[in-house]
Amino acid sequence: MSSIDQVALLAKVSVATVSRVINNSGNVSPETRQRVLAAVERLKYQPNAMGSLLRKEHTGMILVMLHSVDNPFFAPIVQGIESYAQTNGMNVLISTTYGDPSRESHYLELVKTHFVDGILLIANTMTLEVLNELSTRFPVVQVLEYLEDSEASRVTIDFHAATVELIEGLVAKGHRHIAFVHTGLEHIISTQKKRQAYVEVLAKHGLPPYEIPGPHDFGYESGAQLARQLLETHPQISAFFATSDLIATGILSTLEAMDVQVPKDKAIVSFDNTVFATLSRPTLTSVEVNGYELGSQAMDYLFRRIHQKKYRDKVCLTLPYTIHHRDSE
Amino acid sequence: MSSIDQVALLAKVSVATVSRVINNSGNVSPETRQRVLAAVERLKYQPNAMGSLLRKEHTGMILVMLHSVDNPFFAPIVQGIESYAQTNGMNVLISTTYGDPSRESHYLELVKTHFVDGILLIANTMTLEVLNELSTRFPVVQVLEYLEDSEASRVTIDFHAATVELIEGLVAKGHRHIAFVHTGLEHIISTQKKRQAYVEVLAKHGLPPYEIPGPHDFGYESGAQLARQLLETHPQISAFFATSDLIATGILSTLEAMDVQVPKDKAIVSFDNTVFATLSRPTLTSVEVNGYELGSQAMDYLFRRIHQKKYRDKVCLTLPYTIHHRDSE
DNA sequence: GGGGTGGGTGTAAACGATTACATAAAATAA
DNA sequence: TTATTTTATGTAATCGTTTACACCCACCCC
Repeated sequence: MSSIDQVALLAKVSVATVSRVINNSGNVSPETRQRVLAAVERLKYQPNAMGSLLRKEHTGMILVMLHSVDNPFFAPIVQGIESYAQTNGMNVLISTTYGDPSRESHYLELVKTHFVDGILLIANTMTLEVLNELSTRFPVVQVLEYLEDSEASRVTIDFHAATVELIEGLVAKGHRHIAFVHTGLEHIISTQKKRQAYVEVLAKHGLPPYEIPGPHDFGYESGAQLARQLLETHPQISAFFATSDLIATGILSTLEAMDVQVPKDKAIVSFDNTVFATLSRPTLTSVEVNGYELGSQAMDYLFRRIHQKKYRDKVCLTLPYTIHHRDSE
Repeated sequence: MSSIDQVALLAKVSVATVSRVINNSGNVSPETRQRVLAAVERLKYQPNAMGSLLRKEHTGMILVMLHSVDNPFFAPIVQGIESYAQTNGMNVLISTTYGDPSRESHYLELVKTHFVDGILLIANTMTLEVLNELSTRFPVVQVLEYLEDSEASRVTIDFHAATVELIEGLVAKGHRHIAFVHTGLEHIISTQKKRQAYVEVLAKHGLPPYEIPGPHDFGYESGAQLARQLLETHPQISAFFATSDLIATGILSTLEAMDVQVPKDKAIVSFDNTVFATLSRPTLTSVEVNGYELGSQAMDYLFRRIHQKKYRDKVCLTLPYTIHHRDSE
């Protein structure tokens, strides 16, 4: 690996001049510039990032913590982040946590040691203490999921309002027995908000809630299994409210296997509006969050937080959502 | 941000001693260690990564270049990579390229400047020159997709053999008019290999090929659209060979809309064996690659390439695949 | 001719760690 | 007691850059 000194030597100039050529900073005569560039080419010189970053305040890297790379739901968020980053000269790196706190805190080291300038948390699972400690000292923004009483900033949607709208819709269509089907990830705020809204709306109309604890996964299987259990014990259920459309797809498969017609016999509504909502038959009514907007807004705040020291106050942004009514209700 | 000098000052020791405590290297008396740790705690000292990495040969980071984070197909590969990395003390960072060469070369800078130690390319689109230049100078491994005549190492599967097996299966079932439906991403090696095998098998049996150029996307829509076009012009087609199961899902939706029964009237076989293959109705016959194994094997080679200078020869690994026969044929 | 101005370049001090080497003190051996 | 090893610590060089500062020289303007 050739270093800047070797280039300087070969071009018969000082390292300062080489640096000026590389970074297009300061004044360099055309002839000298040529000599330097020739030497760079000769030696295939590439500046070492650690050397230069040591002198700078920022690395220009930001880290996105993601559950995994197989969830279509997160893709638009990541795109929003990357698009903002690109136009502002930052680089986005992604790490996957699979909901494992130890993996999370492992990657947090990257911001603590200033390897990256900031972190965007998508569906993090760390404790309140860890998060608060982190967010007071480093640029951090929570995206979508968040810890309610945390000091950390966040960009999210109003899960409560969206759920109220969904359930009220079902009630208006005459449903009196509506079940709540979720992933078993009790602690995440979206599930809590959805459950709370669900319970409130039912209570308001004097209707009974139906819910059984589910396995801890993201999806299809648990939806199928929970639907089966619910219908065995409570055949009067006429509508399902699923916390994700992958779960809804699972419910659909159970209903199909039981020869139950959707939406004639049972209705289904869900969240996320991923490709599964339009791919399934019937298509699913689902709540869409504008992931792209969510991502770029989060990035916008993070960017300001990184570059303006005064910009330290907690920010809570709530973006609008859209309900797509389709054939499942 | 407190630095090591401030800790040294507060603990009344030299920076060398602080460093020894932090890294558990060399001998430090228990009392001194305590004083240093107390100072570290007081100042909330975190070593700056750039400072220490400047002295080291490696950063312990490797970069995975991915198309996007919404493809379930890549998830096992990433998991295999991460699992290997974790047990070997490395960190995995992911970047998305969306097939954009400029984004690719942008992220390549990270290995050139020694910000990361090596790169795993999943479905890269760079030119042969760029890749060769890169791979001779830096640790790079191609995963799954690759450039045929490149100097760069790769870990992949035998697309040709898998396709032969699929098509021969269809022929054995009596199909005489089999269409080839792909994404329009002509240049990628898997598409080429699949087409070549498809053409060979048909030729061997004296059967006609059916193929029309498709739109450049990954999926569902193009599958649906191409199936419609193919059947309009060639109603005799009785089986579809799709290069991905997302495409196959699109084909299915068209057949459903046309009231064509699968597999009674038409058969479908595909690649990837993602969640879409089991979610769709009917379920899809699909080729499974062992992504986890693919990822960890690739990482294993990359790791050795990084840490043993002699380990420079090109390696081409071909891992086995599995065909899951399901209800679509 | 003297005093600016500014372009082109070099010197050397950072940045924040690690570590080879030196040294002093303590423990051990003779 | 003295010689020898071991332990604990400090000094300073080093990693590869960037950049403040100093310098020289050419040019221009009175």
